[in-house]
Amino acid sequence: MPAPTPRPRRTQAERREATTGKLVDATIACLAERGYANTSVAAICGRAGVSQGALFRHFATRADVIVAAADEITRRHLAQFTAAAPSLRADALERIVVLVRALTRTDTHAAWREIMVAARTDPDLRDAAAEGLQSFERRLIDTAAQFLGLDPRTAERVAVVLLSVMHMFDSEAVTVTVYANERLERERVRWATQMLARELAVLVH
Amino acid sequence: MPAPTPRPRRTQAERREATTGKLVDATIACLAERGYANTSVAAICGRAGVSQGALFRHFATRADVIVAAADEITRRHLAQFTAAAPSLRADALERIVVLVRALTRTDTHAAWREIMVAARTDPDLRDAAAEGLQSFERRLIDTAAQFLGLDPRTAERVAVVLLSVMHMFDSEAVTVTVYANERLERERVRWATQMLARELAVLVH
DNA sequence: AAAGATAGCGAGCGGTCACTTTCTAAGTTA
DNA sequence: TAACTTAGAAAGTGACCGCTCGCTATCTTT
Repeated sequence: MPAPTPRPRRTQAERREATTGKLVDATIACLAERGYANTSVAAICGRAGVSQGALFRHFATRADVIVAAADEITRRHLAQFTAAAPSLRADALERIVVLVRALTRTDTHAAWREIMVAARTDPDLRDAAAEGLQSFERRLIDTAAQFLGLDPRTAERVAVVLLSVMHMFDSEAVTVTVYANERLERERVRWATQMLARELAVLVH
Repeated sequence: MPAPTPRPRRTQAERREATTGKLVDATIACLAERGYANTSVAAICGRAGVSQGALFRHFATRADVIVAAADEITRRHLAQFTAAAPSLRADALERIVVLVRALTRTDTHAAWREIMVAARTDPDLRDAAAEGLQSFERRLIDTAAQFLGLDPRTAERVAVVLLSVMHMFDSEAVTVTVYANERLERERVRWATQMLARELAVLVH
């Protein structure tokens, strides 16, 4: 008689990691497509294909799941930026600007924004979000220094500009989902590129 | 014998307007200090000092109250900007930048942001938010034209910059509540002022 | 293989959600 | 003043919320 189910035989650590991973992925997806208010424990578990009991074995509260998702998003953001870093060249600034904009329009970033906005009025989330934010800023400075060939001091000033541009696109991304204005968006890329070029010109010379 | 309660004797229209006004005010306050997810009907009514039955006499759904709040916020934003407009002068650009930043840090704007972010994943809110957004953009262009003494075409390009700066500060305002970085914020004002000056210089000549 | 620990399920908990219903108070019209 | 309409309070309604608990399944240790 054939074995009805070929048991995978995973270790407890593997099982744990698999389900927590599924839960975090589902949380990010829910935040992106349903928003913070509608990312209920039931929604997360439903999407992850896991019972609510399972969720509460690994996370003490719903907030803890969100925090875990925030950490994961930070990790992904950094990885994404690092992966794209080699294409950062001082003679292709528009590419950088468009890249930053594209980043702020991903589902992952939408989830991040949901958490950040919720963190404003939720002390528990605030601490977790602050940590991710700081590490992201630090890494961005490092990456800019490395790939644009700048000394640390100059890199920091360029990073301020990059972060500011990112802020601009972050906020733009929200309004774009509500009401798109292509001409305005195109103009904004042109403008940001120019600003970056001017800042670099001033700093490098 | 003295009258135990000096009846105000208001008309129905006055009564109606008074309570809807209280409800909208309370909604804005709740959004600002508790966030979208925690702005429940109970919270709104509690703050307004009105029963839930009263709320549902004037608004069909919770979403309708939020929409009314969004409309009111748009009105206030425009009024605030128009009031500040006389201080917009081409030789005091930093003042403009600081003004825009201050606007994005008000409670009213925080409430607006809560609605905008929620609108991303809520079709009902989206339409209402889009309307407010468009009228605000239009008015900003007009105001800029009027007070900076620009022709319509130039004014529109300056407005793009102003709106972009506003976007930057909008997003910054969120992160600031999570983790403040004064040096970075100061640098950002300096940078935005410079950008605005450059843009004006290019356009006016 | 026995005993213990960890993972996962699903029913069920009290509480809160948006919203409804019922009834009284206040203003309007005749 | 009587008949009618509108405003508001208060007590529901079922649905859903985050979370707990008792239990079985799977993995680990002995």
